[in-house]
Amino acid sequence: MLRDKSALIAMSGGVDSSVAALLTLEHGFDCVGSMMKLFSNEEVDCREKSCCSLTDADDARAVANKLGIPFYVFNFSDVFKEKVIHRFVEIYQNGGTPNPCIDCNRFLKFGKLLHRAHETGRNYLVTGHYAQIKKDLASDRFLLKKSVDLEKDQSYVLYAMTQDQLKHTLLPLGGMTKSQTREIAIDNGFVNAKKQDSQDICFVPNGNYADFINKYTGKPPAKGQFLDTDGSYLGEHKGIIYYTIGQRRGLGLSGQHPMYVCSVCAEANTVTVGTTDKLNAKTLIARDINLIPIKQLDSAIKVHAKLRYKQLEQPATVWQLDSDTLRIEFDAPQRAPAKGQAVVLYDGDLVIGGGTIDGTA
RNA sequence: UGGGGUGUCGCCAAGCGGUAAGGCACGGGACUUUGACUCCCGCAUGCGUAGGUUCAAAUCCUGCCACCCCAG
Repeated sequence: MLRDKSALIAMSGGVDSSVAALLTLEHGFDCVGSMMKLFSNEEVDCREKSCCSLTDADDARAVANKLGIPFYVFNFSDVFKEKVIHRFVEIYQNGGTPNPCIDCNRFLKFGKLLHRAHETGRNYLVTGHYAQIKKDLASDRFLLKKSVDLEKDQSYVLYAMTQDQLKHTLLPLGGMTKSQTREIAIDNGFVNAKKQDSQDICFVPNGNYADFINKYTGKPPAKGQFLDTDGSYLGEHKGIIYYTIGQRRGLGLSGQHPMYVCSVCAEANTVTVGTTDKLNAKTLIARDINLIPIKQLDSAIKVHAKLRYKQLEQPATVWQLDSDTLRIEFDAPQRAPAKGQAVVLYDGDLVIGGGTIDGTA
């Protein structure tokens, strides 16, 4: 049986989730702190900047102690390996560009961990994301909205949340700014009050994801051909996993103008490069979609869409093609949509939903 | 082997006697809970080589070397 005012706090060891824990406690919830163990130290060189490393666990535990709440570590490394790392590697090998943080949110935080909360009788999962969840009485659906602090808004990485997940999730920082969070952490003497924000992929040491993939697969990357947009040979590439659509640096190709990756073909093991004007696409197809305020789109709607985490939303029109496919046509061409990345749709500060980019049309 | 042309940073390329532009690539940083993009900073005491003329040469002169083209 789930108790109404009980929560499991997802703590990363960072400032945000620590303050989220404090605020939840102050709201009268019965709280338990937790951390997901996502990989072993032998597998990954944990480093300070990532979330969920060893020192982060110490920080999270220290904060939990300070708050006087229990703190548990759950070993989810098997699921993480299957749902995040394996997918990550596979998508790169297929010429796509994965977003492991979104997968981790979907399958681990709001999947495994939320389930664990329920298993232990707790009604809510609390995270330190900057976004807001609201119940819409008219439609009886839960809505996901941007955070008040638009600079820090993280709704992009939460677009895949289901109604059930939204119903059982609390985001105490959604109405706050990052600086307010920091202040609270400092005022409360949290050890991580001044810790820098996490960045890069947590399971990839030094930010070198390609090395990680090579080590994971145990195979050296297959070199192949760089082609220009006319199909002529320009040079040898290091292996398709090293490239993503729109990439400029690291190609080693010199020309009159900067060269960017225009497409990656896994079958032919080729990477096509061209000038920046070759990267624009107006229409794209998204699969594995999720819609939040509505069950399905019966007709085309106008939205504002983002192709990447830090991007101003762009006006677009969306059609639903089938139960799992959206067609998104932007008013103006967009630069470098990459297969595997997430496209997220907004109406003002409301998240309509999103999907995984499958290609351009 | 004759005749012509060219040799400036990894690539392209300014310079035309007054003390080495720029772009690309590369390196570093900022930004960032993915990958990218973007922005900022750095990047030839030396201009194929050896001499010479000049107060002063990548720039003029001479030899040599390399590469390219045309003839054989």
